[in-house]
Amino acid sequence: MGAEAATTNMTASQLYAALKRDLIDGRFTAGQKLAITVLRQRYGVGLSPLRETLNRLAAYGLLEQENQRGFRVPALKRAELDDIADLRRRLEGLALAQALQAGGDEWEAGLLAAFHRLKRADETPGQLEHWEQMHLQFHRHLLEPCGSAWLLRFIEQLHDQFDRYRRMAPANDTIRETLNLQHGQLVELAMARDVPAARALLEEHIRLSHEVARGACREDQTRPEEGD
Amino acid sequence: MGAEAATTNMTASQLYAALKRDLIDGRFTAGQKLAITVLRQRYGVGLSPLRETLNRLAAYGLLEQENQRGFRVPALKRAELDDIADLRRRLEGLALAQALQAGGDEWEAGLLAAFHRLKRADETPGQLEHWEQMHLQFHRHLLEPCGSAWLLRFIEQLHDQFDRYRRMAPANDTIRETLNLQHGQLVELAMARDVPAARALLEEHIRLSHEVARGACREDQTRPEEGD
DNA sequence: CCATAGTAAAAAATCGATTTTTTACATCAT
DNA sequence: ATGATGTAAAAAATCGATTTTTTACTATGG
Repeated sequence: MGAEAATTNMTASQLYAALKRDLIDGRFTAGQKLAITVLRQRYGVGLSPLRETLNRLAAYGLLEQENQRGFRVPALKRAELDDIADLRRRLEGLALAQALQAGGDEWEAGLLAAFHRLKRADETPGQLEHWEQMHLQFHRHLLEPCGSAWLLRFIEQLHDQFDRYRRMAPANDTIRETLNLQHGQLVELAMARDVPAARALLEEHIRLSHEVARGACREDQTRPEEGD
Repeated sequence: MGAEAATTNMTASQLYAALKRDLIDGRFTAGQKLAITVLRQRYGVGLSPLRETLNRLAAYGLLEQENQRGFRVPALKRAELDDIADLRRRLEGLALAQALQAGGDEWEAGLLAAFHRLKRADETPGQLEHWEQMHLQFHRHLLEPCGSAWLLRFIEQLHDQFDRYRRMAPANDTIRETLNLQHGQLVELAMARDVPAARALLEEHIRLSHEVARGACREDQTRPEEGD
């Protein structure tokens, strides 16, 4: 499977970041059981830091921890994606309204910069990983000054969950183009401090992404089976 | 400090529950650094399950994990309590509106039962731990059928955070009485499916609790100091 | 006298081995 | 032939010891 199997030793926080990204990127089969021994070799770490990382990721919601039966990659469930997307839409709507009221000059400057980097990444194909990073940073920056650390925390968590589906889904170039345009429009509405319009657009943006992400869900959704 | 230091061996999930409750109950000093060796003896467990539990609790937000410097009980910050309470109010408002639309007969029956148990606990002083449990179950049951597992998850998390402050705060019998009355009124409005009124009452309920919980915050809030 | 570098003690993190639990398989009884 | 029971292999969880990192103290130089 993976080509990222480095025997290089990693620190605990690096391991957490690496495993988290591999999960969101869909480098493990959904529903798959994770064999500790395999992971140990794959990431070149010992048991303790690995198990601690798995525990953290389970608490975060990117892994499922079964009683005394180890860890498992969560299955992709259409109903759960709908839940995640709906909630994400509502929470980001709240956060955006507050961000537009609270964001200052410094924030505007940063937003323009983040958008610029994202647009550059749009135009440069083949750099998927870089685009993903710029995209995440753009959305993060947009809501940053909303004033609620906990709201931002939950939004980030939902975003990670959502991305796991989105990145599993087949590409849709038509929608993708619209989504890219919306980023620019979001910047304009944000600078104009047009709360209702910006909020409506962001919610529409998430709805469209939701449509794309749905492609990750198999139609037959009645399988409590193993994934290996 | 603790009188719950049992040398009895515990399973990992029991340890998680015990440590979580001790944190929410305020049995550790806020801001305190947790010495692994001490915890090992206090709960009668080995290193691995203990460290895994600490990692989970840190991911959940009930502990802070510093780079290579172990774990620390988060300080009680007034600004954070305000954030938690405000967000809790908004999220529970959302959830209640949906729950009133979706809840069926079975839910109504369970709500009445949960309220009954809570009222019994109100009238029986000295059983603080039991009351806390009934109180949590009542609020949990109220929002249960809202239809969003992730929303419920976040609400639970905020509730735990909030309770850590509330249980540190000095008792306020006047407000406490009002809060108890509101539980009954909530049941009535919920059964009547009066969404706006129920929602307004629940939000007021949280606002009042917030006032009480504020008593946990020291007035001088400019101390990044050690706590031991 | 204060600051800085070095050193020793303490704490945290990691490792490899042991113990416990689960799962798969085969045997026996119905 | 099917289901239940016991056994062996595999996997997960836990333990105690080792290694690494941090912190507190001391001595030395400015």
